[in-house]
Amino acid sequence: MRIYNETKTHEVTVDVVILTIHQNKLKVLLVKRVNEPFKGKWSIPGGFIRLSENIDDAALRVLKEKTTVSNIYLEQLYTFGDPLRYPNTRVITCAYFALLRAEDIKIDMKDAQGVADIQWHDIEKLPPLAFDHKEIIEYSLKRTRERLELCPIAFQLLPKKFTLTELQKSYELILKKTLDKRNFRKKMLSSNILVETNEFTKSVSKRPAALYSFDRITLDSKRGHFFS
Amino acid sequence: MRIYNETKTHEVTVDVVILTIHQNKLKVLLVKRVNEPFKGKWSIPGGFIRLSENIDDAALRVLKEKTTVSNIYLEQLYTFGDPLRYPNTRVITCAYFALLRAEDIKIDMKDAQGVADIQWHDIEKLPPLAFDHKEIIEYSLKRTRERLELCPIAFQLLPKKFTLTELQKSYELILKKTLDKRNFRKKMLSSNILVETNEFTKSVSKRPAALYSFDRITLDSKRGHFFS
DNA sequence: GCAAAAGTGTTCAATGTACACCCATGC
DNA sequence: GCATGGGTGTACATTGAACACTTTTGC
Repeated sequence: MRIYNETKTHEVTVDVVILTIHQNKLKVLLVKRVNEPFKGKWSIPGGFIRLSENIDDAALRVLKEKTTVSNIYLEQLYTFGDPLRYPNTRVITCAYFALLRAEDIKIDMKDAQGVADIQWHDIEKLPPLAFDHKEIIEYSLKRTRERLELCPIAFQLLPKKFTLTELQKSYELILKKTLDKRNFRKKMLSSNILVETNEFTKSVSKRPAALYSFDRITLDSKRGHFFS
Repeated sequence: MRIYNETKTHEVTVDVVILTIHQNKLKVLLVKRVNEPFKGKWSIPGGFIRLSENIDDAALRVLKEKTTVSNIYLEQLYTFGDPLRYPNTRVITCAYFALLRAEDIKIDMKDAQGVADIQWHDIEKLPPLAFDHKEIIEYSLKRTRERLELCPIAFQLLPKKFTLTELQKSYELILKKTLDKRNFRKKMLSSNILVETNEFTKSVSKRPAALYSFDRITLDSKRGHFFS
């Protein structure tokens, strides 16, 4: 690998929109800025791209600072570069988005005062955000919806074993519309990407639901179809 | 507008894949590099982003250096930033692609020796390219195909008035597959985006073909559907 | 009259959509 | 036995795909 002088300054960052489902809501991970500009405002996690680091790796590094994830859905979203997006400096940012399970966050989200500087925020109730991060989040939602129409990326948001109702709920949260239960199940079961685990939920006072998992082999073999 | 010192160096470029149909082939505009690195090799047109310029404007500027276009299909493609993509320096490039009519190129493409430093190249027969430009072109073709499945961007490649056969041919060149004539016409005519001009071609020894144009009003009103 | 491309409809398969009732469980 | 969410099938509409012959023109 070529060695750069890492002290040289440059003005390109990555920012990562990290989405999950938590408490039955679609949420985005936000951090409170500790430095100027926008000190104290919420923002999506980000950082400068190192000179010897490719952009995907920089995004992954930002993600790994906050989470325990390894094999995750992480996609380059768009590059934002309005000269006025960052005060006093020209900073171009290459935005990514990621889908993961809420449990995979490794940061302790409660500090002594009960107010953490890193928190899940309901997509529907975003606080004022630093820079153009509102626009970036909105675009990531649009892209996530487009992806979901083509491939079942929603499984990234769910535990390894899940019920069809949970899967449907995650689709509904992302697409922001209700889906027909029978049609949803028919489509999912006929796609051959679900495997029955022969396990069932043990809920109280209702019929147990069958637990499914995703068929990694079929998913991978269909990569050309689902993910290309 | 904020004023920057434009002499400050930075390392972010835009590169624009310019596609057209010319001599019944899908072609890309390439320029021969006059400076190191890759001096003498073909590359897609590009340039540094100025510090006070947003990225879309930089792409448009690159495009306008080579063409007479104004109202053109120009879309951000992807940002390429492998640390080794550019020799000796870290250069991140924000790639765009554009579709236009071959007539809209303003550069004289023949010099005294008959060998120009700017030329249309058949997509199927690309010369060796500088940097990662082969990858960038391939990705632009993939994206163009995806877009064409959703919206009729092919009209950007055609003259204002065109026959259905010409339109179909442009689809076939982009999608790299033959289409059924009747199905294609049915779909196009039922989409209400074509207007009959009541003019006809005057070909020799064959039946004249009806000329159509695109309905800008319908196109614009369907922007949410076709272009979002 | 013939070469060359323009123009035209129907059938079938697959996919998406709408819609309502019974089932299994814990209390 | 009842409240709660789990689970199931059919009918219809829309869309995409396959397929072959007649028409118009200039020469």
